[in-house]
Amino acid sequence: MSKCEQCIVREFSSLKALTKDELIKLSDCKTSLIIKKGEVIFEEGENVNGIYCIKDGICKLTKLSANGKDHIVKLVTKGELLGQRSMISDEPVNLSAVALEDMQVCFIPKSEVMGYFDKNNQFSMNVMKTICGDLKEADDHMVNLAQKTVKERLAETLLYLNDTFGKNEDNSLKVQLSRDELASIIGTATESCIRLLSDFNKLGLIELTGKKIVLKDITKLKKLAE
Amino acid sequence: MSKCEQCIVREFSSLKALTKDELIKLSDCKTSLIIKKGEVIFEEGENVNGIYCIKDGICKLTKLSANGKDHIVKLVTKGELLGQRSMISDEPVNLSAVALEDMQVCFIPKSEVMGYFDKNNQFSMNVMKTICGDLKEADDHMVNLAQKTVKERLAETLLYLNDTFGKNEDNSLKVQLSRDELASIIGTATESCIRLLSDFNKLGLIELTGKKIVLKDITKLKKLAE
DNA sequence: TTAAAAATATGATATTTGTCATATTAAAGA
DNA sequence: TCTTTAATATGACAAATATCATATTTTTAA
Repeated sequence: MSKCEQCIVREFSSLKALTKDELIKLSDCKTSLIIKKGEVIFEEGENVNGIYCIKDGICKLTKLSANGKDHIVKLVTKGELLGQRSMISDEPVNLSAVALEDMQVCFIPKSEVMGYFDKNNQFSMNVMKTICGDLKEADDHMVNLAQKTVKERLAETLLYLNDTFGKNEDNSLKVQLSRDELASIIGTATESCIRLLSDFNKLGLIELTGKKIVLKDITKLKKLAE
Repeated sequence: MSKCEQCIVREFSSLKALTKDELIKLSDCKTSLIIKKGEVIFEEGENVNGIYCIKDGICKLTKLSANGKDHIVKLVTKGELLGQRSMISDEPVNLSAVALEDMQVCFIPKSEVMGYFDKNNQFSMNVMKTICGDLKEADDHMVNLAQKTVKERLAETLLYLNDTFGKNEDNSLKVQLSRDELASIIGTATESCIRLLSDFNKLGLIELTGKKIVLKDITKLKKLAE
């Protein structure tokens, strides 16, 4: 079993505040998991008795809306923790987590994490700051959904994917989303999303090759996103 | 100057975890403020060096969107704290706070509050739980904005206002929002909001008398909100 | 009290977005 | 490989929503 003391990913999450002793103890009680693309880590409404630390891969956090469609609330990648909100609120998770690519994930039981809150103030502050960051992001996102057009939101989302997850050697966006998933990030119908991608393609803003998307004119995309 | 030990409102916020000694010290360093309807408590981008505890009244938290319109992210009322996220993240506030009616508010400087985080674990947990609650609410809100129609959002918002802030003796909603403000909660044009209110009125779902709104058929409104 | 300004209301119309139908392409399994 | 299924694409149309114009009412302030 891999050791948390040597895990580089730890440095990017709230767990960086843990002492050497805490890390050794953590190594013993954590569970390492391999999650395949498309597999569910947890489902909305489930009781998740701990948090997940993402060592590698990307997943989507979705929420089922009243009309039966999934909405993608957030994409999460290595170095981030899942299930913090649920653990702190002592409630079932309000979002589902599904792998967008093969993932390596460690599960840390609640009992272990809650101990850090009492004993390690820096850890508490780190978690708080993360959640505060999520809240600010959610506010921004909310305003965009309420005030921007679908076209603006698509442009913005493409830029976000580029900035946050980078690109492959062929310049295509690293995160591979289906048109359906992309539509459920920007909050529109799949057909509308496809149509706008076609428009962007014709305008030379992007290049579509199968599922791959290459951003060709970032300046114009930024203008479009307002 | 009023004393925090005797303030009933305290019991409804994270501050309920404070000890008697902490409360006495708090009374000395807090500032009591009277904010008139329409006045700004703080503005997006400002550095707010502490938190505000709402003793009485209601205010709106707004965010300016790229198109120049304000979006109302949240309504906040007595017993709640303002500025926690900003203080914890050590960043300027990301939202503006404007009074919707006359308010009584206490300002507590950052230096004082930050001390509680170190010394009073229950206080930390309370704050964390509050912010986690806000985050969950924001996620829900986001999905609604992305997936529901304007009509559904209006019905839902009217029910929310009724449930959260109650009604006057004449059965009209207690929070007095302009059509413009209502539109900027549900994320639509003012005219669309007015038009739908008229429709609801004609359908007998609500009753409009000037600015006053009375919910006449809550069952049907709930069905409309899905 | 009255004039001016702001808020509310409604019609006409344009634009955006969603839905349904259907074709085409790509992916998965037998 | 072939067949089946799912994903992508596009047209035609319908519905939702925004915008602009203008009337009416309410509020504000001189």
